[in-house]
Amino acid sequence: MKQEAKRPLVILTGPTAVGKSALAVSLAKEIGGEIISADSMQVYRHMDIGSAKITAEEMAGVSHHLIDMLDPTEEFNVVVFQRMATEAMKQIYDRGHIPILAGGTGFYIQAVLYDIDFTENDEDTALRAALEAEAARNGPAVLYERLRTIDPASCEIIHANNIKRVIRAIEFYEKTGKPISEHNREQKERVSFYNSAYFVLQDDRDRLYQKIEERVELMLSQGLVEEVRVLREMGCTRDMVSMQGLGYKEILAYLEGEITMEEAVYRIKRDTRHFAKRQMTWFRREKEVLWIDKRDFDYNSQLILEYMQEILRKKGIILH
RNA sequence: AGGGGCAUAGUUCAAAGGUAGAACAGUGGUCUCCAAAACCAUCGAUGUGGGUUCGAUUCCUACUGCCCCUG
Repeated sequence: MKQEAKRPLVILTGPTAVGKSALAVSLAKEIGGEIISADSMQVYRHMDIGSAKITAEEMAGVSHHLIDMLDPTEEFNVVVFQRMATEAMKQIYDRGHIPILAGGTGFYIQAVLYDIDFTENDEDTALRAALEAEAARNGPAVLYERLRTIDPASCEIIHANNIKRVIRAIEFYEKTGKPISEHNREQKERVSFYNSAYFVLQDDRDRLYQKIEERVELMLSQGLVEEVRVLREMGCTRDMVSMQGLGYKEILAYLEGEITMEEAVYRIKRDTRHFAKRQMTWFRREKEVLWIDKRDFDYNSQLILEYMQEILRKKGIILH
């Protein structure tokens, strides 16, 4: 079958704070894998505490990619991620190893797994800024009506208030002369050309929220405020992609005297819970995911590892 | 203990003698170039017992709980 021609790819994801990183390292050791971080914040240097970045010791000798690749002042988005991840995978295959995509950004995982085509048009920063200004001035409805004239199908899908996506749809049309709804329909047809196993780690909701709470407290005691203070002195501002990260935007608002520390902590915890919830919604929708509920394994990571390997064997991703 | 005040959704607050609103939380969802972002939808309440009234969550009353003052 063509199955043999497909390259192996292991995905390990799940909501934030569920315990992905440690499990990924254990799995990598078992199967001779290298880890590619699918995380929009850990790519940035100098952002260690707030991004819960894995430490050198925790890596335990396993190669990690896409960590500490950019300065916080640099742009990062799906397209950049896709390019960097694909490049890293090529190297990993050359070494005869198995890539393990580990991280919580479902959109990024999708971009790699299905090799979504973003390339036929480039982002147009000037146009985006102009449209954003227009929306701010005249309200979102004006942009929405404009979209209706060029791409009514997108109006069926995108809500008028979702300015970001309305702008993207208009931009796409302006750049390519084609409605984005059509492009997206084509991209949805895509079949992955990897022989993949898409693991989603899961846990009891209350327990997860509890761990988020604890993790935020830990970050604070580890010096999150100081980390953000340094970033601010380096010239990081809130409009940067890196500074939209959970923990960063709130502490920045605190340092600028906008909110109290108490409020900042409250928001970090709340928004992290919201984030975890959205992640789960995303994975539920993703097809062919293999759920791993920690409760079903009595929180025994050895059992989880054995289960994952059994699946990888069945899929022919590992031999033994 | 005496005097006063307050009891409305998980929380903070509205309103009203005739269908009890909101924000936040919670829950579900959308997502194909800002995705740790942006956006949508939805569940949910008048402390307990009497009385007045056609009708009380609202007025009266007792109880319970909380807060303040005095001692």
